[in-house]
Amino acid sequence: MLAQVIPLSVPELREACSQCNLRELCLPMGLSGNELDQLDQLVEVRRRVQRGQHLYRGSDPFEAIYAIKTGFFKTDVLLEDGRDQVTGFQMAGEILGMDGIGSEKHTCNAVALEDSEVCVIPFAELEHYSREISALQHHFHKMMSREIVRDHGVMMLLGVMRAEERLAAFLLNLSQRFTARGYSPTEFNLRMTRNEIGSYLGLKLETVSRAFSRFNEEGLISVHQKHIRILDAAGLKKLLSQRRA
Amino acid sequence: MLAQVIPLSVPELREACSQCNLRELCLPMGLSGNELDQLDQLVEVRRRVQRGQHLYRGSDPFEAIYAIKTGFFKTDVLLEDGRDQVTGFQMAGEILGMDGIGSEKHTCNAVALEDSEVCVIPFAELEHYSREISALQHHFHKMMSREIVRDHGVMMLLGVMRAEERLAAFLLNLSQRFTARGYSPTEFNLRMTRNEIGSYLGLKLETVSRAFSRFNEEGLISVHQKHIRILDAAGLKKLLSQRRA
DNA sequence: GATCCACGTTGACGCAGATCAAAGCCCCCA
DNA sequence: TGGGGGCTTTGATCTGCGTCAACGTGGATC
Repeated sequence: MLAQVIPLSVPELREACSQCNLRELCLPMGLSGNELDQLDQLVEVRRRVQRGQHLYRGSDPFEAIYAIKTGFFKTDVLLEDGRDQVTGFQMAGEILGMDGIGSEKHTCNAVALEDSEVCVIPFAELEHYSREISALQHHFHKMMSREIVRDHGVMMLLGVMRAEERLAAFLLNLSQRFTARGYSPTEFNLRMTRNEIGSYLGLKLETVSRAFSRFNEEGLISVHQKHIRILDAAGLKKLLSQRRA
Repeated sequence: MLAQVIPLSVPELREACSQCNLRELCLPMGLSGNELDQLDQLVEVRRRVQRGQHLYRGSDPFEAIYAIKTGFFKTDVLLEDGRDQVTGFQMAGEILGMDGIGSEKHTCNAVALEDSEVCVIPFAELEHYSREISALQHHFHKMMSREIVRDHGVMMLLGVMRAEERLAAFLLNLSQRFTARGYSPTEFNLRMTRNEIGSYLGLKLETVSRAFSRFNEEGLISVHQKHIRILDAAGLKKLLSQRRA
């Protein structure tokens, strides 16, 4: 909003969807030059979220979805009795907030795990533009659908896999997503604690820690605190598919 | 298609969205009379699926989503090693197939648990109509979003609850959905086996059976095979919220 | 460079739910 | 009317992960 007052504000210009280096991963995927210009109008506002801060909380009114420009988030859901569960970890180019559309309020918390910046996509406007730009409409539907499929994957994790399989699947998933963003497939820093990993995987932090140590001993990975190096991706994959029916 | 050849074919007329008794639960929700007429054009084809048959299989090309008119389904996902997990049970007025949008093929199996009938909603046409009917667009987005929220609920189930809590949550959820469809909140027949319930809840069938027996002994429900009567819904709810953090 | 504190690791032990096994029930069909 | 097969129940035993506890580690702060 305010940015429009300062025409050609350099940082704003650089941050437009049409110039963003995530445009092949994020909402703009597959849009033509002209359509991208329209998207730039839709996504005007950016918001910084410091490490530890909430982007939104469960029960906040739902008004926008968010595309992560830089940084790393977790989402979690709370039960009345205080127990909670991490439902996902999100990185650059991924969308946050789609859970809120159905009930017009958010149904989970989104917390930055490092200093982050998000693009605010007012939802009513997104619907408006996607009535005009069918490529945008279709791509948005795909992103929602993929979120559903991702959740099925997590259900699989939680429902049928044993502890070490869950952790192996988690590491391979992170590796694959870092790769898609141009980072090393084999070496990265975890942004989350053992406790948060455990919550996501339906395990206690001690179990996560033991599984890391075990992978380390077996030469599958090397772990030092939050720094992970994958030494034997094939070995990790084998853990996933060898189990009894 | 064929039905158009026989004008005013009585069964077809009765089956139109505008006449359907599920229209307040299903896709037509919130549409005006005129918009409903358009929806009737979109949803022309119905399909019967007999008990035990697949509506679609994982890796089938994705072309349409399906609204359940009558009957009961399960969806399940397969792992390479043969293990599988039931990801949901769907009843009349609910939508199947949204998992397929993202990859243009289905990512799970949908199997009828009783003789069923679905309305076929060709997806390209749904996108077309929702560019014109914003109420339809918005409602479709809500349904997808609710699917994501539902999945979060299942993740919670699988990630943090113990066996009896999971079963209690499952029964209360069924009860609530039957109620919304005008059936008894307290008395119903399960369409799925103990094994399928177990797969959904991340438990073995013996554990499900024992939990049923326990609830029966404690007077929370009465079970005879697939017939369930809920005697103490409050007691079941208490099971869910009393646990330690 | 001493202190603090959140986070992580490791060990010992216990238990919820899995596994294995056997028997019961119901419905279908000859 | 009886036999067979799929589903369910129940009991006995096992085990993977949780729980509890103690100690280790690294990074921030003064």
